[in-house]
Amino acid sequence: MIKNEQDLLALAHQLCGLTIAQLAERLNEIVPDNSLHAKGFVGQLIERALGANSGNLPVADFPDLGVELKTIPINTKGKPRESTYICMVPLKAQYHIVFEQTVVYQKLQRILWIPIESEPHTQVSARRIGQPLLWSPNEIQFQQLRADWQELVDMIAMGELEMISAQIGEYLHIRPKAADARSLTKSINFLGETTQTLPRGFYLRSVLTEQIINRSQQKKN
DNA sequence: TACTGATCATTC
DNA sequence: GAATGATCAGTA
Repeated sequence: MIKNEQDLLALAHQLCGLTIAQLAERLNEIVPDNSLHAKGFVGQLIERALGANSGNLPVADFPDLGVELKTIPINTKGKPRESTYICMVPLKAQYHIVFEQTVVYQKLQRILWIPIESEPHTQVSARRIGQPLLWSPNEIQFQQLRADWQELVDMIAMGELEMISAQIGEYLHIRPKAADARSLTKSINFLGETTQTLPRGFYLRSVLTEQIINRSQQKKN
């Protein structure tokens, strides 16, 4: 059982350098051959290895520590290959929402990043676990994240959800998060009426996650 | 080739 | 359906 951040980070360090095949073998898991059908597999494997057990509840992976676990695919140059999903976007417009009381804020407070070294379409089993990194947003990052969040939430509150594209937001943006483009969830339209729309998620852009990952590399020198 | 919209697996 | 874990892949 993990008691504090130091224990968690130490455990994560023990995974560093392992391939997914090696970690899966330790945990008696079968690695999917096809990466198309393996989305989420690596993240769930790392969760098991580190003892995260908050399931699919909208809370941090380690509730007692307030730490969120994120694997992030990085290429050979150390650049993130994908954006990072954070949580669902509340689509029932509420006025006077406070950033500090939101799920997205809670998840962004403290993140244990586990880089996964891989190129597009490399065998899942061959992907390698990198140096873990505990991160909290610095002042500049925090202000920008809050500004992005405020802009997006304001649009939703104004009933402008359908005008939100993934291009809005410097660090944090909104994209579809669903089984497919036909998925529907309740939302509030511009007249304040309840309607149905595509579920959306908050994602971190790689321009931010690259900063985060590279800062840790600088510390090592 | 990076980005944005779409999609895949699993659990409850 | 709604949340988690994400990556895929067409196009700008």
